[in-house]
Amino acid sequence: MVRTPSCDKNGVKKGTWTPEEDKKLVDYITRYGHWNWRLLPKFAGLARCGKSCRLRWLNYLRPNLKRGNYTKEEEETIIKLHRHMGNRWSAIAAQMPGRTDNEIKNHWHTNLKKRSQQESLSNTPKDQVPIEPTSITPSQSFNTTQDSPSSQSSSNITLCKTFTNSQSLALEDEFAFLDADTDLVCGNFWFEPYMLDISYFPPSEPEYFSPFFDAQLWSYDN
DNA sequence: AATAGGGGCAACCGCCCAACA
DNA sequence: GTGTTGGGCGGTTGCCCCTAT
Repeated sequence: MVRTPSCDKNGVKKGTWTPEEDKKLVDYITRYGHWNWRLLPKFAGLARCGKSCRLRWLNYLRPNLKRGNYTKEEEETIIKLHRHMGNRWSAIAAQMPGRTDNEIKNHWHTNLKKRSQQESLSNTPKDQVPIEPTSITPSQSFNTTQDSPSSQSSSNITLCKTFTNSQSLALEDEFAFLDADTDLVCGNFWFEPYMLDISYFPPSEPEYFSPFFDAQLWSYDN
């Protein structure tokens, strides 16, 4: 797929990444780490916004990513996790090493959504109204915008109540641990979707920090 | 052989939150 | 307490490919 390259009014390039851009980004992060996404493209010699660099790195360039077809097991896992979590793709991705939230989200919308709906319909008795898999999600237990899932302090309690009291939720399979271990649910599992990525943090050698100090000078100059 | 339409997926957009000054 | 900034996330868009007609 080749998306037509374009630039916005600030000269920031948009569209498909070229192999040259990928190489620049990989080379830079491998050497210096992603110490600041906003400034990184300037130092890496890329005419991209920081968000674009971050997305490209996280979804396609970072190591240990699985590419290609999903296994049957992976698809089953996605369906089950989605049944419990709803559209919390980052949390789902955190349970699937090597897969990214964007990739899982795409795969869901293109393949698994229909399948999941068909399965739920086929499993529904005739006199029962089918329930859309995403109709009950953890996020919907929050009352206001400040109670979004990532608003940890107040919403953890609500979320925990939702799950510890939700005996009606089907937790019959290997995901029963979600219900059994409330510390897990209230702690790292739900609200720390990504493990801390320190694999590309710059080593504590002075030379590797030079971009950081350069960045400070740069920001003072601008 | 031509082409219309849907599928697949990379990338962007906009919002939210936490950290910090 | 308030404003700013960077990072993270889910939703959506847009373009190419494939297939049916």
